[in-house]
Amino acid sequence: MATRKAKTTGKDVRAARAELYRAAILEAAERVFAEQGYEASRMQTVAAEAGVALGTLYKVFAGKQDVLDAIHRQQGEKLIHAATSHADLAGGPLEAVLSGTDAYMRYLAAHPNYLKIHLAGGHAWALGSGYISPEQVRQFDTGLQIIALFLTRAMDAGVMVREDPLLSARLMIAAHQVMLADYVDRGDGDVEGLVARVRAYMLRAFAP
Amino acid sequence: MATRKAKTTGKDVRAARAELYRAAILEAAERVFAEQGYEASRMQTVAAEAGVALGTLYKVFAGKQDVLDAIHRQQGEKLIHAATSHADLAGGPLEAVLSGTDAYMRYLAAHPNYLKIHLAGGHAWALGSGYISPEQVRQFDTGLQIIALFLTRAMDAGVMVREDPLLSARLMIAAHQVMLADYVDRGDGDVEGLVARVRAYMLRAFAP
Amino acid sequence: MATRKAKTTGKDVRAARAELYRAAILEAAERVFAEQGYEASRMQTVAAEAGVALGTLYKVFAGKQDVLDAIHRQQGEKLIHAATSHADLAGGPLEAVLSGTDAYMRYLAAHPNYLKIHLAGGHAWALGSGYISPEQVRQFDTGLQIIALFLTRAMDAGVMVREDPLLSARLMIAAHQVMLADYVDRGDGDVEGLVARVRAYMLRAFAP
Amino acid sequence: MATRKAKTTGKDVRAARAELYRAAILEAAERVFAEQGYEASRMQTVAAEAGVALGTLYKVFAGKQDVLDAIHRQQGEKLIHAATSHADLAGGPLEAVLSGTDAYMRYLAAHPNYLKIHLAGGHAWALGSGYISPEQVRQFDTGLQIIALFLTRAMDAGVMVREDPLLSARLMIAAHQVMLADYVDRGDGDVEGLVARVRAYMLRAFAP
DNA sequence: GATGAATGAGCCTTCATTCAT
DNA sequence: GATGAATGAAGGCTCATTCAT
Repeated sequence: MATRKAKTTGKDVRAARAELYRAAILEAAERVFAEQGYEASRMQTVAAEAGVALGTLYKVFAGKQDVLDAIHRQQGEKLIHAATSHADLAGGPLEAVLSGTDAYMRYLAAHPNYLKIHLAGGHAWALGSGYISPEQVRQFDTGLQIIALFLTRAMDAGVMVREDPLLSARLMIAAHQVMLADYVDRGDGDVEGLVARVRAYMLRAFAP
Repeated sequence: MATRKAKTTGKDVRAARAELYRAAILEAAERVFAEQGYEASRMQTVAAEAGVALGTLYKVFAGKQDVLDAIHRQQGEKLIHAATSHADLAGGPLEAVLSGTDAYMRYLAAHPNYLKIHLAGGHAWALGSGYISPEQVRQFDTGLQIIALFLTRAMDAGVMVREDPLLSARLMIAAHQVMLADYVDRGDGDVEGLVARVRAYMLRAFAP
Repeated sequence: MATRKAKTTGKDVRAARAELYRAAILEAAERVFAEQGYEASRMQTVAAEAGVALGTLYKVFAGKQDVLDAIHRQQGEKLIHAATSHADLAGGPLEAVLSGTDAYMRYLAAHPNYLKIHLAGGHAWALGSGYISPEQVRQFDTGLQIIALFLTRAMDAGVMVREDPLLSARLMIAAHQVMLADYVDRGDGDVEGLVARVRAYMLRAFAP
Repeated sequence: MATRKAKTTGKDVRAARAELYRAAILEAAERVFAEQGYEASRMQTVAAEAGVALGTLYKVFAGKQDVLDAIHRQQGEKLIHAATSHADLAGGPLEAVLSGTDAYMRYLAAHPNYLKIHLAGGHAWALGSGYISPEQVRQFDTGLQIIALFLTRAMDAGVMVREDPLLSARLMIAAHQVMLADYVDRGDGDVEGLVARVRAYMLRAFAP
């Protein structure tokens, strides 16, 4: 046991601590960006909130933009993973979309800070071109393509209204965001109610 | 008499000139903010594009934020006016909503610069609290209330799905924005196609 | 008369003032860089010494490096002009070199601050490669080439020791700098003594 | 006894190790400063190149400036030693100067990194006051005084042009540096050619 | 004693705002 | 009343130095 413990070498410790900082900084940045907006946020504030010095922050991230990109990269991946891994494929293409959406909503509801950033940068998917970072564009695009793929299957199966899949994906996400914002506003934490409302809306709007 | 008349004339001229400046600056600011984003835009650029000196700009507006607020105030009012004045009340509460929306879409399609700003600041209506100016919040809120009023009538008449009118209003606007962004992306200027798609979607989503 | 005076339009005034600032900043920068060294100097200090705000400095110059480059460009040109325009060609190729050098020495003796910078960056001509700006390299190189040209003529005329003209030019400049530094150290302002010493040395070292 | 012996050994080992570090750091610093320039060099780089940790570097040296000072101190002493120990006093005062210079040139030619630093800080001897460290000034001054001593002897013996010995010393060093830089530029490693050129120049310039 | 991760003071640069002309 | 040159506060980032492990 002692031997196994000793195997945690200096390199491992270093890497582990670096990862710890990374996580702390991302968490703090998410909070600060969500509260004050990206532009208005100061790196000094992010560092202070993360409980590290400015130099430490810059040892882990290349710059301010890099921090935002990292948030989008990390959370975007988690979001996509949450949605795709929970999509109930056995229940048919429509249920796959709906259950995937359930997971997607639950993930964002559980991450209110990222939700704010997600919404703040939300015009990315709404308006093709914008003044956001390439990383954000890439992240939203990936998510859109995946949703469009699921929608295409459902449309091909005749269980959803045939439309441009990308447009439908955008319409869906827009609705989700409104629902999520409404959920935040209510402040009752009723995730199940949220999921139910979203399901009802989606069935009406996309699968009549 | 001559003196009084001259005074009045002077005042009129002054007021007229101020209004001229105001219009030129707002038009320029709308363009610049749309192209570069609010934060990235410089007051110098706005003044230059408006063809006025920086000092003149600051004589008409209190600051950068005030210019953005003025855009939202002015266009927001126009937008609301366009929608409400074109709402076909005679056709019943549902048609009132639909025709009002038609006008709303047509107005934004005709003002691409404001459309971009509208979309950029679009999270305002999606997320109650944010790091946008109070004026923007107020403006979006006013629009929302009016839409909600029309929706309430339609719901009461049984021609629309009964839901929280404010939530429905937000869902509608979100869908509109996606449709508008898609319209911009297509670049074919097919406003009638846009209006048709929006109508079809609204009927599905809100009046099944 | 009034008309002629009126011809000094706003543009002229603007340009004149900009030139005034430019000169004041360059003079101040020369002083500060000479006293503290380029790296140790702060832009804030340069601006303060020039009696202008930081923003004004940056309206005239693109950055810190640009200020140094401008000094080298401006003074380098003046230096070359002083030397070449005073070179007595009628007196033969040797006298051309000597009289050109006289003017060169007198110019630098009259500009002690630039002299310091000139000496500080003096390794540029001594050592081909360095960590100085391309502009400095270009400036020193131009000066070297011109001197080498004069030396070649004198060597071809048999009045100077035949050697690699560029090496001889470097040896000459090095001697000049030492003499100039010595002149500065003496602090007696005896330029004629300086010129005489330089002439004597040059005749010994290059035209025995 | 054993204890005392152990203590002494411990001290010796400690001192030896410290000297080992010192040498490694100076060697690395010399290389890094030569390649990137003093200001642009980072202590991290110096430590890494020396193969020691940053903390070790700071245990041996007080700071960045101290490292540069140590280089000048160490190499300056070696340089002076090389020149004085090789000065052929038996051959007369002129030959003493010339042979001392030979050794001086050969030492620098053999230490290209220090040569670069030597040239970079070369304005120290050219200009009495500067923004270099007191240690550098002191080192160059010591060298100058020694050369001046040799020159005085030669002048007194009537084999060199009578002039201010310090000025002549500076002129000599300046010529040496140019010749050394030229030698570096040629890159042919022909030290004997360098020595010959320097001798010829010195005889012309100082002992006609 | 050695390490190198952590620190934070300080610098260059931008741009909203003011005010003398 | 209009102008736009001038201002200077504020922010992102670097790197010499320290100190807990």
